[in-house]
Parts: sequence; structure tokens; C-alpha cells
Amino acid sequence: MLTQSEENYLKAIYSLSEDQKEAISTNLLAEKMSTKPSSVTDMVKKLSVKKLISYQKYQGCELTVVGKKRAIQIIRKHRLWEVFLVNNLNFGWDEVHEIAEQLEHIHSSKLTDHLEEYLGFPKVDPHGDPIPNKNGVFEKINKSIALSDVDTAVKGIVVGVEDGSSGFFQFLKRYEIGLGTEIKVVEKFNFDLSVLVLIDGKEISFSSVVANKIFIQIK
Amino acid sequence: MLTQSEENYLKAIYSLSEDQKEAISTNLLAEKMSTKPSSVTDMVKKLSVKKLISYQKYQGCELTVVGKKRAIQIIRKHRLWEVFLVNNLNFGWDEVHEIAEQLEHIHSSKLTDHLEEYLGFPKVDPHGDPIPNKNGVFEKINKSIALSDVDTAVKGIVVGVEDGSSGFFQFLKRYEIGLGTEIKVVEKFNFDLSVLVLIDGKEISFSSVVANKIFIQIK
DNA sequence: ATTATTTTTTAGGCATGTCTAAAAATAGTG
DNA sequence: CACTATTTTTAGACATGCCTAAAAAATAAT
Repeated sequence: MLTQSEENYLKAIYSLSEDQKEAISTNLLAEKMSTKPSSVTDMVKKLSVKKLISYQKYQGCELTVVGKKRAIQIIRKHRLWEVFLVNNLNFGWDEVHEIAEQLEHIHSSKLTDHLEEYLGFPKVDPHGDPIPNKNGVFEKINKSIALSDVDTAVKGIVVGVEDGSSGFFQFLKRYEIGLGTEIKVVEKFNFDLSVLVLIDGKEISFSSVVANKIFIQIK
Repeated sequence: MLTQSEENYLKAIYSLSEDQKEAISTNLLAEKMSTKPSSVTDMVKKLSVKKLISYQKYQGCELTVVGKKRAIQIIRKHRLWEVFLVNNLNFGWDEVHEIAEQLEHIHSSKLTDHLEEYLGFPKVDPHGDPIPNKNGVFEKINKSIALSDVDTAVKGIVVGVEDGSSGFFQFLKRYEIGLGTEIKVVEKFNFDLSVLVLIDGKEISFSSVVANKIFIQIK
């Protein structure tokens, strides 16, 4: 049985591994976990002993097959709970992350499976992220792209945002941006990497921070 | 913010306080928590500093008003989740205790309140125990009585069982005893405190252990 | 190729929550 | 009342998960 901390590390390593195929460095993981590199070293040693990651001193770490499966199961739980909170308990999609962070650590695969069935086997969570099935299989073909990477004059609809601070969700609410919102990139400014977009007829300038966090699907 | 361990201690002290009005002794609490008296001493000191219990060396402990409120909120969460698991996720009433033990520690009063509303403000959990409302108020007038305390020739229906081992639930299942089952006490034996009962036309003998755990409502 | 810089690890400490063994306080008994 | 038995507390230890500071390894730069 894994501790919550161990589970959170697995999740973080999984998440970082989606962006790069090389091993995850200690510093990067420390940043992701909001902790110190020395703490990370301690933990990766422990996870390595448990065969959940492969780790060589000074060489970073990678999930093993077993570790990856575990990580996906945690993500599965997280996303299913988010669906429940939004669809059934009337939470806003911007309030569910923290609660799901807690719920994802409940140990009972029967609970997860019953919940999934109760929710009608949803394929995506309220942020547009795909939900793995019981066997850890899920559609990775989410061809969404960050606003910062979209070419000028291209438009698409919001299919996801990066999990972030509640401040970010406030921001989205303020501009009435949600799943399905149509956004067109009008102009991109290289000097500060900001992006000028068109939403519902209004021009808005997004800083690079924001542009990196909003994902749209083109066409 | 309380740790899970602190919350479990509060719950245990609350539970023991229902059976006796004197202070809860260290040994009794240790037994309830399946831990050692020395560990209990450490914890009660901590809870005492936090003003959740009153504690004098060698004199046992008692919940303060604040501590009692906290305990009731945890019980509220536990029971609401049990209702959810049984009514919505199709769990048997004998499988939900352990999972609810985990879910009761999720920190979000908004979640609890939304869940309560979603469930339609249930008044009792699947074991027949009353569910405190948002303000910690609940009907204590559960006039149920343990089978061991029922007089001969009296009959009633099962309204609750004491949370116990899964072995006990297996036992109940085996004899097809659940909420609503009618039980009549035929004879009581003082030499071993066993009870002979009539269920669905069949005579069954219950040991005192079992008779202490099954609660029926008379009339 | 030899420094300088950055990354990573080690060493030692701290808080939580548990344990065992021993000491202290309380309760029970002749 | 004194002696024994029980209960409770203290003292010291251990695992987890984190920290800081310093050492070691790897990487970059001159």
C-alpha cells in the first residue's frame, strides 16, 4: 500500500514524463512537488526499492511499467471524482481540483469502478482530460494545443486548461472562458510572448503565462 | 487542520463517551484505538494543547465543546458517505465501513454539505445510526436496544448493528439478518448470556457477543 | 584540460505517531 | 495503613517525510 506522498510523487513523475521522454531530473521533480531536491532524492530511493521507478544516482528517474500503472490509476480516480463533483454535486469545474487531490488517495478499486459505472463511464473530466479505464487504457489522442503554440489567424475551441492555482480559474471565470469557448488567435508578440486573441467578438491580450495554460482544439 | 490520527482519536473518545459519562481512561482509549497506552498519552497531550479535550494526568480525558463538535462533524461525514456508497454505488451495508473510514477525513465542508443535499438530507445511515446535520444536531432518540437487553417474548425489528469486524457482517449475511429483519427473543440463558431468538420462523441461538451487537426497535 | 557552475547526494536534524521498557501514580486488599 | 497490583506516564527508539548545510558528481566555460 502506498502512502499519499508516494502516490503524489508517482503522479508528478508521470505528468513530467508526458512532456519529455528522458529521465526526470531531481531538480525538476522537486520543483513540481514544491519541495527540496534532497527530499526528492530520499523519495526516489524509496520508490526505486519498491520497483515503481528506475533510478540511478545522478541520472534522474523513470516510471517502471508497474509504477506507470499505479500513476494512471491515481489519475483515473482523480478525474472520476472531478466528474462526480461537477456533474452530481454541482461544483464548478474551477473548485474541484483540491478536493479531488484528496479523494484520489482513497484506497478501494471497487469504489473506483462503482463510481465509474455510476457516472456512466465518462471519457473526459471537467477540464477536458481523458479518463483511463479500469485497465489504464485511455485516449491520448487529445490533439489539443496550447494557445501559445497556435499560429496566427487560427481558431479553435477550448478543450482543457492546465491544472493550476485557483487564481487562474478566477481569471478564466472573469473572462467567461470555459470548455467549448471559441478562441481565435489574432496576433502573437515575440517580445513578451503575449498573444492577442478574439473571444466572442472581443479582443483580449493574454500573457505568455496564460497562453501556456489554455488548450484549444483546432477545427 | 487536524491530522487523520487526531480525528480518529476524537471520534473514539466521542464514541466511548456515549457509553459512560466519566472521563475516558488512557487504557480504554488505547484499546479502542488498537494502540498502546503510551501512544495515547502522547496524543491526548497534543489534543489537550489544542483545546479539543480536557486532560489531567492520570485522570483520563473528555471532549471539550469544540472537540465534541469536531467529532460530530467527522461522524456526519462518515455516515453521509455510507449512505452514498449503499444507495448510489450499490455497495452492501456490510462493505462500506472501511471505505467511509477513509472518506470521512476528506477536508471540505462544502463537499459534505453538497453531498448531504445530493442524498436528500438522509436522517440515518445504512446501519440505522442517525446523521448529524450541518450544525451537529441529530436525533439521539434512537430507541433501539441491544438484543442482549431485550426481555423474553419481546419482538422488534433490526435497526442497527454495532460497527465491527467484517467477520461479523459475514455472520449477519449468513443468517440473512439486515435492517428491518424481525427478531423475537424466545429465551435467555444466564449461564452463558446467550439468547434464543426466532427469525423468520426459525429458532437461532446467539452468543452474548452477537446479542450485544444487534440492535432492534420494539414495536 | 582545467576551472567554474550547476546539479545531486549525503549527513544530520526535526515533527509526527508509533513502540518497548522502566518509573511513577493510583487503586485495591489484607 | 502498608503492601500489592494496576494504570498511566516518562524516557528513549524507530520509520516517514521533510528540512538545511556541506560534500560530491556532472556539466559548462574558459
